[in-house]
Amino acid sequence: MSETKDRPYHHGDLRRALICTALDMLAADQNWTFTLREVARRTGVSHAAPYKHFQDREMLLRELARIGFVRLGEAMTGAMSSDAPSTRAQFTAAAQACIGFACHNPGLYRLMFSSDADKTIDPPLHDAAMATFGILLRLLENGQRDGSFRPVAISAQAAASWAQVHGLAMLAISHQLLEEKVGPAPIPAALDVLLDGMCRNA
Amino acid sequence: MSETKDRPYHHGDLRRALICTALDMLAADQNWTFTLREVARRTGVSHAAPYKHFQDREMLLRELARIGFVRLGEAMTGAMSSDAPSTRAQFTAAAQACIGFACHNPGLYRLMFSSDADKTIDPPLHDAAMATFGILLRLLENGQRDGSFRPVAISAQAAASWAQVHGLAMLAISHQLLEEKVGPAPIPAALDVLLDGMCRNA
DNA sequence: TCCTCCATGTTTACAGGAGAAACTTATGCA
DNA sequence: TGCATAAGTTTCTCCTGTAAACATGGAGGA
Repeated sequence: MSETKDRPYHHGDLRRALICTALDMLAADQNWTFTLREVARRTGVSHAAPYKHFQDREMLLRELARIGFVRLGEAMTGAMSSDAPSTRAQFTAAAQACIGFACHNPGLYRLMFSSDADKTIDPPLHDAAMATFGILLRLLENGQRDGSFRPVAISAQAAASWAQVHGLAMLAISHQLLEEKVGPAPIPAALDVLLDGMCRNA
Repeated sequence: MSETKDRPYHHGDLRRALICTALDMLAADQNWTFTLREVARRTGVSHAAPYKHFQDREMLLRELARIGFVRLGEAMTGAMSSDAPSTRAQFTAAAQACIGFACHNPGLYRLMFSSDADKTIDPPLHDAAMATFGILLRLLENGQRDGSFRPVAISAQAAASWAQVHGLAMLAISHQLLEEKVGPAPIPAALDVLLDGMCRNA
């Protein structure tokens, strides 16, 4: 136990450290069955320490989900900022960024949309989710303004594209987009089918 | 303990009884955090009895998911069989049946697509999921054959519509289709946007 | 008819986990 | 300087999953 000397009684930034450990474990086994005690153990603190920062296990999960939405938003914004030739191309880039994020962080993505990440009882989480949804909404508004998207009720296009992207992401990480069923490149193909219905020059 | 007299030592059909109890609990609190002990308790049997029928807790969950896929398939088939005027209308009916099923069985639906229902290690579950997917596929084939759907690669349309329907279902049961964001009737609206991209007479 | 096998139950046991309560440490501030 | 308090730790209780050993009773053969 030589490390007892190294570590001061107070961790300094335990909250952040716990989150990092939990994110690592989430990434490692792609689910959030990890126990709070294991998180504490790996972070090198007692099993009761986390309760000083998170009311219970679910509150930690919701914080992870919130971070997930923030990162997803960054990924989508980053993909869009690349100089795309058209709004349609920008849409495709954002959608693929979202699906890519899900594929690289399947556990986190699943958590974000699971019932363990209950947005109705966690305003910061709700806000983060809505902010990410806002990115999509603004994209559609741009598309309608510049005339590349059909002037349908924007809410219909929003629901359709959000569902499409989210559905593709979920199916992808569930390994249900098997080539035998949906062809070799289902994601761009599916997005094109949707965009044919949303864009003017179909 | 007067009931000790009533109940014979051997239950008779414990496997089915456990499944019913578990389905009830899943429906009641919309998640599958229930414990195997609680299921046994409510079924009126010792906490170790379930292990005679299910290797572990996850195997019971996968069986529930399998049943879910069967019932979902029945719901979709039932909705389609109603004399719809067109393949497009039939598609809408099946899609809404799927989303309706999800909304009426949110816990079960979530379980079906969760990582706890791992289809790669459970052939019966995998088969049930694929059979349900097959319903959609045959519908698209019909649509292309009768000329109402565009003659695009069927796998692209399959991926698009599967993702769309699944995405709408997931968002709906996550209460993320708020009127302020996606309008008053997002589901038919979103389906129409997709169908505009899939059908000939857009 | 009776006996034995075995699927299906039960009881007991154990290693963990969630979370509460009481206790300890060190730190910032009056 | 000294205390209030945030942030750790220890200890405790109740619960879970699951294994192992034991009990029961129904079906099939002597």
